[in-house]
Amino acid sequence: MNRLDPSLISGMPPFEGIAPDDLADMLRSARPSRVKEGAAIFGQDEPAQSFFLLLDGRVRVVKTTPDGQQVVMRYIMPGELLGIAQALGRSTYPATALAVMDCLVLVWNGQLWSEFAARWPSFGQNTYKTVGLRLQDAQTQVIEMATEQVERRVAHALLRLAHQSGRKTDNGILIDFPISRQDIAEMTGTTLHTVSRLLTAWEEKGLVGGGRMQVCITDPHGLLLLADGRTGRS
Amino acid sequence: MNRLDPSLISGMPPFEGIAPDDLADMLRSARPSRVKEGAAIFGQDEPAQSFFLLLDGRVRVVKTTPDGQQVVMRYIMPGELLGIAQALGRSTYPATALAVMDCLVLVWNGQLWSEFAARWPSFGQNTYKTVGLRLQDAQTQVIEMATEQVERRVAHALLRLAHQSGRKTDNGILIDFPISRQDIAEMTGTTLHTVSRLLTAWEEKGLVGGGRMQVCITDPHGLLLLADGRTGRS
DNA sequence: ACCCAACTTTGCGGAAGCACAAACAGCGGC
DNA sequence: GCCGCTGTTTGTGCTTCCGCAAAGTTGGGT
Repeated sequence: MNRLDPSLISGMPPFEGIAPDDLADMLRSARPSRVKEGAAIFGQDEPAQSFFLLLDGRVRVVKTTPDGQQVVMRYIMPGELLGIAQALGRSTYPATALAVMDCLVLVWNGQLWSEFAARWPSFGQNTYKTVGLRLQDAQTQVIEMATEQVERRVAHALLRLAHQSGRKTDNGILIDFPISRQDIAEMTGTTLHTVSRLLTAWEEKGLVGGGRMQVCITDPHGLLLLADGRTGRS
Repeated sequence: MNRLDPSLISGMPPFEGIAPDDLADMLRSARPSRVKEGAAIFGQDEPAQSFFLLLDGRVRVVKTTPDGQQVVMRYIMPGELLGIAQALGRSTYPATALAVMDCLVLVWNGQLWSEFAARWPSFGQNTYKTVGLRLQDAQTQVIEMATEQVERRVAHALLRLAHQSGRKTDNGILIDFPISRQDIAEMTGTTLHTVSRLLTAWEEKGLVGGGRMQVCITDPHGLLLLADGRTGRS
């Protein structure tokens, strides 16, 4: 049988405040799984049989509308839970989770969630706190979409990504996983064309750099000014 | 001392599955309060000292951006909790709650929330379920804002309002509380001008009727077709 | 080394909806 | 019954951003 070490997950927010022995207990019912780049961890509207912890890699959570349009709801970083539909009393996944790069996840049977929450209250509380945070995020996004125009929305999205997953380099903060203009467009409710135009314009101003499936923010402060609209119309 | 009868709240979703004696217990620590039309129940960024149950009336939950723009996040109907910031570990209210008409609310001290949740698990679960539902609502709203154009968004908003608070009349489904074009605009991320134009256009098509601070959906089915875009571009 | 697929850039026209502006009702207060 | 406030209608440019189209680029697979 596969032995997993408690130290694997001991530092991670969802498991804050849980004793190593208990962590070992939880790990005994977990199954590690590798997910290839581009593969789905779960799909929208499928029955929610499992919940997951991302150990390594990056996951994109996408919703698809009835007429086929896609919206990127969020990116998941290592240490975050995903597929916690059962925590909210749902029986199907509300979205699709795609591995943006090769990922390592832990998988638990969905029925275990309520068991875990009952046995280790802090686990339940941590989860609900994340749900609360995600609610805030979603509301922030609604407000942005309602009040800001495209340029600022894209700027905000990039800054958020940099904050979540930025790696400092000589040229600035590099967003640490492959991301296309199309992806950015789907995060901000615009088209890849508009995103492309914006990025090239910003590149000329020295705000960002980039390349294929890659974005690097060379002047975070300048971009922040743009995002918060304290910049006179070009 | 003020005696409140358990039957006041016994049918309401947040208190599902709780024994009448326990309801009486909960009510002993509640304080009823009348709120005049237009008055605030709580304000954005104020310390979250209390949570509330709406017994009667309608409440509009509004977020204001740093530059003064407002977005209507949701309308609260009787039987719903509001101001449950503490359930999510927040110390301040994330939005402002305004009485759209004269309201009657119950007020509890915020610290009681965790006590209630601990003592009556189903109360906690019910709350978290609502939080989950609100997260879904918010995500749906994000998707609408990202993918649909104004006309459909407004149509969806009206249908949602009618569903929440519609009263059947001879002329159709009347939205059962005063609401201005400005309010609808702030729900859908547009301007009151555009909303006004849309409503008059729809009135000519016989889809809606209305008046000052009032909207009535005369042809719900037609409006639904419009909302779901199964209507050839005019 | 080549080819192919996926990603990106760029141009041009057009449409949706916003900003600005001004006139018009309905309703409560005095 | 009149006044004024608040909400609504309607008109006219005009900006922003999308849709369509086509060409250019990059990297991976064989």
